[in-house]
Amino acid sequence: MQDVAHFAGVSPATVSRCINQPHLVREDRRQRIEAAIAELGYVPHGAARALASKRSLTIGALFPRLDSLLFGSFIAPLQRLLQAEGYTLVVASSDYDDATEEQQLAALVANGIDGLVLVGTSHRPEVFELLERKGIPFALAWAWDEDCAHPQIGFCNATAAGSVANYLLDIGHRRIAMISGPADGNDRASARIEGVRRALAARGCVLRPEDLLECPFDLKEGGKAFRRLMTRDDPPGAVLCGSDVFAISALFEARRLGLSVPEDVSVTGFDDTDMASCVSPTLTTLRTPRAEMASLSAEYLLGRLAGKDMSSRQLETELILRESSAPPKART
Amino acid sequence: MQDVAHFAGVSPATVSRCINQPHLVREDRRQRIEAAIAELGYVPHGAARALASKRSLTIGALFPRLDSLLFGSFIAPLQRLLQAEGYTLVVASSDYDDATEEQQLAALVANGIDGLVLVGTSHRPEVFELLERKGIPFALAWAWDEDCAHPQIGFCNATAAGSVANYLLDIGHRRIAMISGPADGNDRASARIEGVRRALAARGCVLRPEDLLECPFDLKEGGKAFRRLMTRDDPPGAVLCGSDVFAISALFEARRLGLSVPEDVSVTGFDDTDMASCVSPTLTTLRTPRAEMASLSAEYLLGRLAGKDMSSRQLETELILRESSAPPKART
DNA sequence: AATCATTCTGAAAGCGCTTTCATGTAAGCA
DNA sequence: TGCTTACATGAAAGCGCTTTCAGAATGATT
Repeated sequence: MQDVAHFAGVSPATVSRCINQPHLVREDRRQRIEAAIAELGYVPHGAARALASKRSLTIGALFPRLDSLLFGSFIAPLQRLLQAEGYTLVVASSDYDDATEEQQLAALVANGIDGLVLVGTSHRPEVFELLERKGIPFALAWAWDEDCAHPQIGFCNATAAGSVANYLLDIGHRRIAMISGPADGNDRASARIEGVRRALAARGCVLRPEDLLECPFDLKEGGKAFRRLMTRDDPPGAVLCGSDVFAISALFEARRLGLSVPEDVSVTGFDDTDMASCVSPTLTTLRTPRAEMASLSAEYLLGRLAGKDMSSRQLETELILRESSAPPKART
Repeated sequence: MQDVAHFAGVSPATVSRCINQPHLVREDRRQRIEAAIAELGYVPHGAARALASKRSLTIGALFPRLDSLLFGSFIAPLQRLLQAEGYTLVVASSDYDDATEEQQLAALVANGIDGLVLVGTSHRPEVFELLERKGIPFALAWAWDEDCAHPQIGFCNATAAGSVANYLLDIGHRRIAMISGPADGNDRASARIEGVRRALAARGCVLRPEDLLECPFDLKEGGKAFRRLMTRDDPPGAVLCGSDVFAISALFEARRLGLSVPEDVSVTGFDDTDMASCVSPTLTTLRTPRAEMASLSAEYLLGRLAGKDMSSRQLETELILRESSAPPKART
């Protein structure tokens, strides 16, 4: 910056202003400075800026995992939006582990994030304490829980999953099984299970314990779970999956088992990932508003950083009917 | 840090040493300081550290896209390895656009990365200039080009794609079509095409212009391309896909077209993503060593940052034979 | 032309840490 | 015991920038 200032014949202070608040710098000087920056290939030193200004222009996103199909449809638009406002997005993952999450958060805070997107409502109290102590605004995406006092940008997982269950009930299914992600410590997964359970109960059905399989978010595991469900003496007529990943692997496994979907068994997904409309049969699934969550999360954080009061946002989900679900076969 | 120092009854210098080079601090004090850090919930200020030490403990990864199936299998292990050494990984994406890449690189450099992973060999000269001027070590992953003077951690895309073509030729195919990603400005895609072309030529076959389709890396587009190939009067007997994404969408599209794979047409993928072994039929594909590239890239950068001389690494790929390929049907 | 309001600019302090450097203190040896 | 050597510590200088603050330049108004 010294170099640039010297080259342009101004003081470092003016160069700084030219970069951060160009309207405060007279037109002719601004041009000289910009030319100098281009000429010298000057790239500002982010750490020094952050130290001096107490803003890093960096937003963090702390996700359970980075390698899921959901990543792109949330992170990519989030990144795009933040970048347009001059912010950089830094992502980290907790691997569905509380201790890792806390540690990664510390790393993010140490790196000086100005704001943070977390997923879901269940986090260690230390997480919220640190964020509040440091005055870092944050939003909980993917979640909507009336009892949660923190800002949320999401949808009600219980209602959403319940709506899938209701649909299956509506078309005549009574025996519905569910493949869920590990519910322990995962508020989204457990809310979805709860939503299904309640929807079934409201119609006089139950989610039998042996019909609820929890397995890691993994194609292989999803396939195995589906196989376990369908190779029993008394297989369910519909399998409601807590994630498109499970549903897709179920479709493949069904093919291997010689089962037709939806004739022999209905399969539904959750999220409406790109794959859902591409597989054959196409997948009945519940669309979660990921791009919208990304844009509202960005809006929320940028608003907070601009000093505005911002509020939580509840979003709607949509049931997408496709080929993988149908009324049950008539009893033989 | 002042607080911590005061609380522990030592100087800030000692606290700093305790964090960065604990062996220089006497045992009893170290414990007092660590207790103080825990008690006060102190999180070091990364920007200040970076400014003072000229190291940010941050490594950047600049990828064409973040939402691909490949993301997890490279980025996740890379992140894990770097984190184990105290480094944070920052990812950015160029959207397959040179200008965006340059801009994202500037942002990464401004944010103070200590090292960088890029993908492929073809980048604007400004990219390399900036990195060299700033003395930032970098590695080009996914690439192996004898003519490229920059450090590479990858495999030969031409050879790899050629080996798929050779396999198809070996089992009797003569008419091989290819679905590739956009080759323009993408050295991996164009090398793969070239590899296939050469392999065919070596056996007296040609890749007909109308049999080479370039389309965006997208499930929908891949399906369309496959449909276009197969609904012609004279469809190919094998479709060699430049990415598992294309191959998977081809499998689905085949099903919609009423074609059986591999009986009516062989389909091969590229990368061996998780999906490849999960789809039905399972996918014959070329395994790219993503985890290994991640670990060698980390090793390379950490070595360079430790002042060591490091060299490029060429990795092997492996052809994975599965159900989606078979000898061509006898001519009717 | 003189005054005042307004717009711009530069000097300088300091953001929170690391890292020399000089000093002090303990251990090792004759 | 006196000397050297190794180790441990604190004071203080800065890392490259932003931002106050005071003052200079410009423009508007009488």
